[in-house]
Amino acid sequence: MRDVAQAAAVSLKTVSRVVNDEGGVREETAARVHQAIAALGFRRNDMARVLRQGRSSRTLGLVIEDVANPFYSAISRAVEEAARSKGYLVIAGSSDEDPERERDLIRTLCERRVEGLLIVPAGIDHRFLLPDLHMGMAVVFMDRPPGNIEADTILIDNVGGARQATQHLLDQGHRRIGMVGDLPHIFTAVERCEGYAEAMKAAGIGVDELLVRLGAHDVEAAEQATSELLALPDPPTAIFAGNNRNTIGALRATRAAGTRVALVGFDDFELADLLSTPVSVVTHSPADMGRQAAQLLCQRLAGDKAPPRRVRLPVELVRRGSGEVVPL
Amino acid sequence: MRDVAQAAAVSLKTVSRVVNDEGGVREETAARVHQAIAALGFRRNDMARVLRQGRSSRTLGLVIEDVANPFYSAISRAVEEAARSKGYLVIAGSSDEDPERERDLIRTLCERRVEGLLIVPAGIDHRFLLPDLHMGMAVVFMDRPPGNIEADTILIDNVGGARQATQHLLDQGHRRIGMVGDLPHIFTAVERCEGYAEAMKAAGIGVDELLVRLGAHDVEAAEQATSELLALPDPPTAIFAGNNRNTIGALRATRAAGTRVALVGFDDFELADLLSTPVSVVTHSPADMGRQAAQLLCQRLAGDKAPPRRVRLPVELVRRGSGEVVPL
DNA sequence: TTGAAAGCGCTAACAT
DNA sequence: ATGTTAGCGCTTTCAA
Repeated sequence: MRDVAQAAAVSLKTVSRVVNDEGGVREETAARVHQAIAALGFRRNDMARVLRQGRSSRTLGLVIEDVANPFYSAISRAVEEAARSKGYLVIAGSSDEDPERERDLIRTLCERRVEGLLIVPAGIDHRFLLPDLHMGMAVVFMDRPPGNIEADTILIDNVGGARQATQHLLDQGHRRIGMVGDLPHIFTAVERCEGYAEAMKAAGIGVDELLVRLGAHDVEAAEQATSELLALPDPPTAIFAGNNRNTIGALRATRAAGTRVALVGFDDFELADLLSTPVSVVTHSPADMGRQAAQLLCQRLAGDKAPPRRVRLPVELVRRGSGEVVPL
Repeated sequence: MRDVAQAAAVSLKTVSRVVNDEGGVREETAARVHQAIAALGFRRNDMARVLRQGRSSRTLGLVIEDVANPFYSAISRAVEEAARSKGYLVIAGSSDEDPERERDLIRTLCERRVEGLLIVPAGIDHRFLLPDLHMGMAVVFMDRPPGNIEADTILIDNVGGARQATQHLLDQGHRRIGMVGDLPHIFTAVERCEGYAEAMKAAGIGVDELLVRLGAHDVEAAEQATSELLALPDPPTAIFAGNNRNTIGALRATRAAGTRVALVGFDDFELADLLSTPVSVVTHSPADMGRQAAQLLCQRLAGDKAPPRRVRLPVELVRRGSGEVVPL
């Protein structure tokens, strides 16, 4: 910028005025400045700008588990969109379900002075965020609540969805219903397991621990877990799968086993309706979650000081066929 | 930081030393400083740090079309991973195939002083990047080459893959082979169309323009285009779909029409092997593309001044069933 | 309409 | 082992 000023034979401040369209500059002068800018290939340094202005970086930080999972990429997209409409950029990072990596990422993002954070938490204790919160950092949690702190959180109705899915299978006459779920320290896995258990108990059946397989975090693990369920002496006639990875693993296992098993999954996924037996699922909108979280964050950044909100987004059971298979 | 210095009764520089683990500080003093840091909830300001050090921001910019598309989310993930291993963060944005938005994004990223850019270009003229390139900005293009400038580019073998797919359909005895492709100004759509045309001509059949439908950018458009092909008086007996969106659209249309049509798609996709007729595809690795692009970018940032490289990644035809359907 | 000077939060270079 | 000074590139404030 100094170089531009020199080249245009004006002061620093005049260049600044031109660059930022502040007005109060003669057209003739402005033209000279623009020429110098073009000649030197000048680009305003936003870092310096932000530093001086004291306002933060017009950047949001996004911490998710893994962008390559369609659930999170849908959230990402919605967050980016909402952020862009308010003039924010998004720095995103994947925690891979590792609390240490999550903390690292968050620290780095705070040091970069993002104005706000959108987090799908992996860890169970977020007190390390307290100082940042007090310093005015805005944080909204998505999909899972934070640990040991109060903060805005957007969740979905996990218990209700799981209960509905299980009840639906019960309604078809199934009594032995297995469940394949994610790692047992993950909030959604626990809640969905609760919903499943509630429905089973309400039906007077109760939970047979042999039929519940938590700990399947990827498709392969879910396939393995499902295969084991199907290989039991008295195998389940129906399976409730706790998320999109679990459902696809269960699908692969039932296909491989060649057995006739009913299946309802949590989370919708592309092509669910095109499979040879279309898959019944509990749907919800990850895009809505991302959008609402981003909007809430922006409200906070705009000065909303109301107490932390906890939102539960609705889910819906979609019958496509796989959940309507009746027991033999 | 000044506050911390005051609270710990030391100088600014001593705090800086402690914060950055520079050593040369008595343990006792360091302890006092750490205490003050904790008490005040101090976080080093990376903006100021970067500004002072002159080195850029340890941040890379990523411009893709849409994170919600699995092809791009796979790239994103690989880029993030590679970047992280080298100590970089990634700011990502979706251009939505809009050149103006692409340019906006790139300008903003440059103003933020990202050290390098990874771009899946939407526009056809990238001369606007020349000043930044001269100022030392490193840029690697992915999936499509830049327009009117020389820069590192990682591509895949579009022509070869399309030729192989088409040849495979010809080998099954098909003569009327339709093609559904993306917008005709997109590089990969053009190259894949070329590969298709080459194979058709080499077989002595040539291209029947009625059977070629470009312009399908999303699943709905591809479904519509395929439906129209199937409704022709003399419909194709086989279809080559130009990308993952096109393939899924084609799949939906053939399913809806209930006709028996062979199908080979470009890009692999999850569940392709689980459909009632498993889908034959031309596979390649978007993750490899992202990884290699990020690695090349890091090499450039480390000072590699060799002339711009153009890499072509291999593709492979995977036979799963849908491509092996023979004409009636 | 234009410019000069001070300072955002930090670190490099040089004291002490 | 610790402190002082200057300055990164910009904007704010005040003056001309």
